Amino acid sequence: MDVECTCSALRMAARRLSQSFDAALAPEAVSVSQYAVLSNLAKRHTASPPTVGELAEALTLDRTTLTHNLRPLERDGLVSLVDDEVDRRLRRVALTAAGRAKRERCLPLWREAQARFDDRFGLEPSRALRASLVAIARQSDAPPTTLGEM
Amino acid sequence: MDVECTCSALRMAARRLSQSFDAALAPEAVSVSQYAVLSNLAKRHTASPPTVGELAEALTLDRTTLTHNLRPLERDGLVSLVDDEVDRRLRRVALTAAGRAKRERCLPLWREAQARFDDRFGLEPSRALRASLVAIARQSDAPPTTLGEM
DNA sequence: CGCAGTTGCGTGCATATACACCTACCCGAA
DNA sequence: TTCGGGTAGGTGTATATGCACGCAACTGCG
Repeated sequence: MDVECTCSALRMAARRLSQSFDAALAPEAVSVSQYAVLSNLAKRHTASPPTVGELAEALTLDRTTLTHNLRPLERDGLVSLVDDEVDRRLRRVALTAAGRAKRERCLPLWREAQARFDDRFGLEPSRALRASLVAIARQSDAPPTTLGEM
Repeated sequence: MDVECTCSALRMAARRLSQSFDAALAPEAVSVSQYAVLSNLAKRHTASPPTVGELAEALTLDRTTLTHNLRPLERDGLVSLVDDEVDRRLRRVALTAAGRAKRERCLPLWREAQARFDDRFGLEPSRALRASLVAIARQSDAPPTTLGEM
């Protein structure tokens, strides 16, 4: 049975690879979804942490999905939501010291999972695949506003 | 910010494309996940419908995930779980007449979503991407049983 | 200043996903 | 025939995902 639906194929591959990465990160009790949040925050070195909306956009996540996903991370003290002083609508997502340490401990585990995949799939094909996937993720599906032609 | 984690990139792309396909299938109130089940079942023309385990394997889904996912489909009368006469542990997942009809109505909606993606991504690159994704999905991540060496 | 429209977020709900664990059932060996 | 191991499934729980909706805060215009 061959899969002709690109979306279903994407979901299948994502499920399979997620299980592999989740298993790799299991010793630190962090999911690949949570690792993506910690990692994105850790890589930033800007003055103020990103707002919920900014972080969601960076992760190609629905804003409300991120809100939900932040719950366990906040409960475990890995991130902290701080109110913006100027615009009180904004909530900024800050990595705590524990969160930064957790990410450091996850890093070698992630590297191993990534290396295992690259070994099988090939380094160059892996790079190319990643580029394609990012292109798909970044592509705004909204019809070019349609109104832009006025 | 570039994404260096292949797994995260996969998940991001899956999320984005799923939203696009879900929107396309929305008129029939079917998610891309549900469409995959209906479609897989519809494409079979074997005497007896697949067992839960067989279907899960075909969809690269955890068996228990499929059990959960079948709930709404069964509730809506699109599939039906029938006990196997010979081996009473088995439950076979059968497409109902309503399920088959629903899938027929979804088909043009799916085709449109797929065509929209192929237009943007290119037909040949799309085919190649799908092949890569299926390869990732099919690849059993389990270390060759490790016990096989005894 | 005051209000209307916009913006940023959270909540409630439904589905999606998988692990740990349990039960029922089959099958082969004693 | 019985019993122990292996197999097929379901349940409970936790996270993941996003839509519809609502609220609070900002912003610009009169």
